[in-house]
Amino acid sequence: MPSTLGYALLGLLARQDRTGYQLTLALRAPIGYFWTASHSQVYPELSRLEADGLVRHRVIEGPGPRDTKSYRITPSGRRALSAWVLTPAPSAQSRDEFLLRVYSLWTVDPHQAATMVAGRRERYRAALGNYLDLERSMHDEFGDALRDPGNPAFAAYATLRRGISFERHAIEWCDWLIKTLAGG
Amino acid sequence: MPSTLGYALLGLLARQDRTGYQLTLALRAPIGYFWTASHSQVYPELSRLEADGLVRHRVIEGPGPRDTKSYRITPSGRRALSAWVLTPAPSAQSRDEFLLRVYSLWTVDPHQAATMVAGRRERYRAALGNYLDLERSMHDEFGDALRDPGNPAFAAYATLRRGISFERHAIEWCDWLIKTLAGG
DNA sequence: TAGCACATGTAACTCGTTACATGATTTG
DNA sequence: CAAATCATGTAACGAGTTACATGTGCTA
Repeated sequence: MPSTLGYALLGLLARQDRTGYQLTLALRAPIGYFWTASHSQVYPELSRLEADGLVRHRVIEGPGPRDTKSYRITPSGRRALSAWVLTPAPSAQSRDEFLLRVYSLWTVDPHQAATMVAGRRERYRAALGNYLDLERSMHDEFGDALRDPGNPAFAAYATLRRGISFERHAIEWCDWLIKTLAGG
Repeated sequence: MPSTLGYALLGLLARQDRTGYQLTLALRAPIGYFWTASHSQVYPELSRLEADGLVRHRVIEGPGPRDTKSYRITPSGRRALSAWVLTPAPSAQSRDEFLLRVYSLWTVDPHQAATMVAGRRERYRAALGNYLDLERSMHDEFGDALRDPGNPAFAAYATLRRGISFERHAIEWCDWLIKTLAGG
């Protein structure tokens, strides 16, 4: 049974073949919006998936010190992925260092607190802008396919919509907090 | 320099003295809504905080195999907490196993997918109900103090409002997703 | 009387990050 | 010519979870 990271990799390989390096890049964006991993985790996990018969690779001779390996999901891997998708996810124990700071915000000067929150708001705003750009390009590229439940683009679009909603309402909440800190 | 968990504990002790056990309970709720830890982490971390002079304890003789220790934050601990609050939080790398499943939702039957999403929606709805109850009781208990930036209840209320918004919009998104999966 | 709440601690293990290591090709 | 990108791997470390361990008092 693969780890969560294993299923993340299978989810990428179900769309197209990729090298470990390409998987690592995908784990920054778009997967990185809801699951992260560094390359040092990816290579051992690919070995484990291959040992379990869920992926296999073919070697492409490369110029560097090691060969490039292109990974492909097997029918068995595809079945394991679909079965996992329908299992209930453990309740996401959120770990938000920013909210932890907010919990102790009463211990600092309200004006400095407002400045700190405004900094965070800007981060949310930048992420939202990024997501909205992505949404526009997805609409242009895929059109009606975004409403087809069997299309990979639909699933990616669904996660994107969740991200857009998240950032938008985080910004609204920051605005409320800044206003309240200012006494009104 | 304390770990993030250390600051979570300081944030609780800045409000009132607590034992390791009481801190563990608080790390389920309300801190657990944005930061979790088990008791096996709490006790070593308290030792570290004490070694750094940020908390100290007094022993209350108890009936069990070990004494009960009541921890109090020191002036130095309080300063460390306030300084940390104003430092920028690292961008919350969200880890949401549910969204990871959604990314591969195109590989399964849309009807089964909708059932899975509906199950998740119910979880969000239950959490929202819980938060709304909490909001009502905070309004009853604290009233206008919830608008006073220097009051600990204000900071707790701010995090609660973020939680309420999060669950509410997660539900809205589930409704959109279920509708889209049904072809509508 | 069995189980739960109270109360604290250690040990083993897993997961994840950062740093170490190597080396060709492309770009500024 | 220096830095970034491509490309793969290991090692050391830290953070976090689960299991082990102990023992009292209360309640169903």
